[in-house]
Amino acid sequence: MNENRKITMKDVAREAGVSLGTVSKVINNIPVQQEYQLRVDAAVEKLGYHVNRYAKALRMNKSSFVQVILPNLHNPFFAKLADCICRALAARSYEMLLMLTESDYDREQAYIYLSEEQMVSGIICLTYNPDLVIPSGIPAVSIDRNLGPDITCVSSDNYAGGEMAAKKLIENGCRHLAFIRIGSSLPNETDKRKDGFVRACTDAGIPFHCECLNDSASFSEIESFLSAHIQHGKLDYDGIFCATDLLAYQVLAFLTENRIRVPKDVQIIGYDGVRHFGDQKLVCSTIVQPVEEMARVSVNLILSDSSQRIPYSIQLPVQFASGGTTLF
Amino acid sequence: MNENRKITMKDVAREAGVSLGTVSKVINNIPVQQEYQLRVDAAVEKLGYHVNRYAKALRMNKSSFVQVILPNLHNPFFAKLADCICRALAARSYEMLLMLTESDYDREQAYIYLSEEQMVSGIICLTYNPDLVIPSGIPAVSIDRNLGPDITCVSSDNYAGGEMAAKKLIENGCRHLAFIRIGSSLPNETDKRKDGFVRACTDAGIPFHCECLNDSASFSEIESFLSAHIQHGKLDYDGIFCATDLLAYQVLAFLTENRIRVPKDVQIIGYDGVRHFGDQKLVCSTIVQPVEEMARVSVNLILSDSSQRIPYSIQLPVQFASGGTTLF
DNA sequence: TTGTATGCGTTATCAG
DNA sequence: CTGATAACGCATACAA
Repeated sequence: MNENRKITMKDVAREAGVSLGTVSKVINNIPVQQEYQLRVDAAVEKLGYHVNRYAKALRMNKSSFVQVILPNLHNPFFAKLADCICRALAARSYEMLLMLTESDYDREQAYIYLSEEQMVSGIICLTYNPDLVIPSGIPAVSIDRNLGPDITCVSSDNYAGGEMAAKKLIENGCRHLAFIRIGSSLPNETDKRKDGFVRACTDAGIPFHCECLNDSASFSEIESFLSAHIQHGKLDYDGIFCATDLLAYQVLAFLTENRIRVPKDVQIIGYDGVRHFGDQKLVCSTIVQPVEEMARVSVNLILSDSSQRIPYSIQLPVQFASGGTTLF
Repeated sequence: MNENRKITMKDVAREAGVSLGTVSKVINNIPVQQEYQLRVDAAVEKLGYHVNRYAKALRMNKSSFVQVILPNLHNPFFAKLADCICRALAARSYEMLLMLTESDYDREQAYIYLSEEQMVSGIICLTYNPDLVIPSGIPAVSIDRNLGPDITCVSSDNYAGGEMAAKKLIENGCRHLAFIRIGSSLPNETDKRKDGFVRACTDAGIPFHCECLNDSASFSEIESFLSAHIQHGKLDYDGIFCATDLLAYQVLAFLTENRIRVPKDVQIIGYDGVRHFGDQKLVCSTIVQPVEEMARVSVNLILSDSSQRIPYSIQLPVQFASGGTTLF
């Protein structure tokens, strides 16, 4: 047990009666004579030595930290993403430097710039700033947003998810569909949820309406929209696809308040796969994002030492799961 | 914009025509001649210089990282805690190094040891390992668990919360109370939730039962307990205090399945203050932990440079909030 | 193979 | 008040 002083390689070298270089080799698993190996190991054990990662980072110009930039952690989707990324990193002996932006453009950019002085080994970010610039030289992955040709974008298969939702609703008997969304007005991978939905509706010849509001809108505007379509206690739509589970949750609450029965009168499908308390029941019927795999893939991309040509965009398969707001 | 090479203080010094020391002073806001100040600032701007935090950490033997150790992020209480801690740190220009343990004793200890080589400025942890040893010399705060006299324990006022829950149920007309808990068998600040509950019941002369299971137990054991107390479609208790919102959520789901109406037949109060999607409606009536303040207090303690005597234990006030599982 | 010496980018100590 | 220089702990090129 070292209590006061800082144990360095020098101390270990002295204790083991070998040179600094030899200790370094042993620490880094570079072959040395068995004899020395043992002596150094013993000294390390005895003194309780451990490497100073900052000295190492300084020397190597590279650290074991990966910067993860997310809007927040109270949104359960982001929380789960952070959770999975952290585990995936830990499995490879990397640590997560987590930064929260609340989607503020300036903060997003500031944190990215910070990454340079942090000498992080990579960046995984989920941002909204359209003009975000990422320093070249640092491996980066963006979740759900295309940041340009240098940055691989990892996302769920939003298009297929949208299609899947529409098909499921139609298959469940719905004949008047609606798509609802509140989100960034900037182009985004998640826009494809709508595209897939529209495609499936069109293909099936089912009438539909899309209600897309941008970020600044509050849910009360959705309420107005829904209210305007409630006549004689009945909603004009019998199937709603919401761009997120949060939205689905809010729509569900509003409709229930207005005595419209879900899933009897109207079926609702969300997107994300959020569960109560992270691991309990689904909040609603939903298109489940493969969060764990998205995290693993992102981490692998960041940490793949080879500068081999990495794909521009990776879309992971989604799945429908019934969570009580659809008949099946 | 620097693209390829690494800009160091030396570069800035050369550009500004001053010495290294002067640049360092300017960077660290140590007064220098106006003239030099300006020249250095200009050079910094021009070259896009930023400090290398590892070199700084190495030299200062201290970094701007704070290690945060939590079981996971899918539990919304932990997620919110991490969220608040991260913001509180960011407000003081510190970064969060987040590590997840899933309550594994060994991993908890391993991460704590890691903190030494990380030269972190502090540790905020929520752990379960009864034998956890924290290196002296690193400011540390433990959430909800007493780790010994050196480590300040920050928690909500669990005792008052327990009392509050019992009083509220009684005030709402309940006459047969139950306390339910699944948790660590090791002594823990959260045990006081029961103590306060018991005290309030005793004081009021209201009969009560405590069902306390330890970690290894699954919810099905609680189901068995509840089932055993359902007779002719009625539950023996008309008020239940659950040690966590998660438990309250599970109990609520089970009772609802068994056609016992909440809050009409039985009222339920949880503990934590978890909201759907982090910021929507409460999951249940609950004793709300002041998570934001707990985070802020923890961060302040960690970062208070003075080694002044810090209190052994800090308990922050809680509040009752109705979330639909109580009459009022 | 192993040991020695140098430099990574800072801050801090001294002379000037 | 400023400039040169020595550490901080490590990895590595080079010498032995």
